[in-house]
Amino acid sequence: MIRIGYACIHTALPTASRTFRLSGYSDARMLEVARANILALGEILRWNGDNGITLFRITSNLVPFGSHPVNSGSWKEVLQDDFRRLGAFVREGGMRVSMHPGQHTVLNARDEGYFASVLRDLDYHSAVLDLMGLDEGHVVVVHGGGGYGDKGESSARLVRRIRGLPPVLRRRLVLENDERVFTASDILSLCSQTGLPGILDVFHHEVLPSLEGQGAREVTLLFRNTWKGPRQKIHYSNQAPGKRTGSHSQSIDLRSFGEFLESVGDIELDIMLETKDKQASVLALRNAFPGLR
DNA sequence: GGAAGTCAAGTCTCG
DNA sequence: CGAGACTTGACTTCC
Repeated sequence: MIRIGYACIHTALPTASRTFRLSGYSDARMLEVARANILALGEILRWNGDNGITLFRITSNLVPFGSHPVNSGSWKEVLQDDFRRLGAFVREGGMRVSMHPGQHTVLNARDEGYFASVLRDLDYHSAVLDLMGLDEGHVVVVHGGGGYGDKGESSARLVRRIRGLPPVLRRRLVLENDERVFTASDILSLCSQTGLPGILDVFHHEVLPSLEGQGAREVTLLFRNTWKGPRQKIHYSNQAPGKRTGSHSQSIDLRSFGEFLESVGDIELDIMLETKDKQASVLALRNAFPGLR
């Protein structure tokens, strides 16, 4: 069975990414916006449930400045009941959610001081899912980080950093190949060195190929081996025609997705779609390929 | 109300 | 060498 889902935003519902400028920060405002975002997220998840969609990525903007030093962290206490209710809804609906820290979460950052901020960011993302009472199948997805002109050294530093993480930050962590530095092959190696599961991003893998001679099915199966417990998860998107390489398209191309499905359709997979039109692509694909959940 | 400029953080590529 | 891309636009100012 293959499940598909979408990331962060429902294009027809209020956003769960409300924020404000750092210059206007107060704890009260942070709590107010976070509460509104949680409500909006609940509405999105409800809509998902009503429409049979059980896979979703939660925006990193849920709690404004959630990992910034200016934030007291009071949201973990004050909003714990809101998070718990949200998590109960996810569990009862058989849903799977994830988070994906942004470009600033560079696990192999050279600067130790900066790495401290990376740890805060991991703590924030993990805490959201922890407060929701969700198990480690609800993952936090990160890229390998920078290459710094020496991928061997950068990889070694990444492995050291991951091994040194407190278990509470490592338990949900999964690694994903990117389109510039860490190939699918690199990620497989990093996974075997760290024990973390790996997410194959099919589009990134097309932009920055590796494992030559192996087709989509073989590569997907290689990544499958990294998933010891939770269901395997991958990312799928298409190039936006006419835009620069790596830009996500408006919607999923039925033809290319169909070909991909042709090769992996019998594998147990959760596929996160990354498109501009969000939930619309999920509905369109489920319509075009009735076997999809 | 709408357009334009700005927003916590890093790294890399393209024009 | 600055803009754009990335998990994602959203907020603020100005007219």
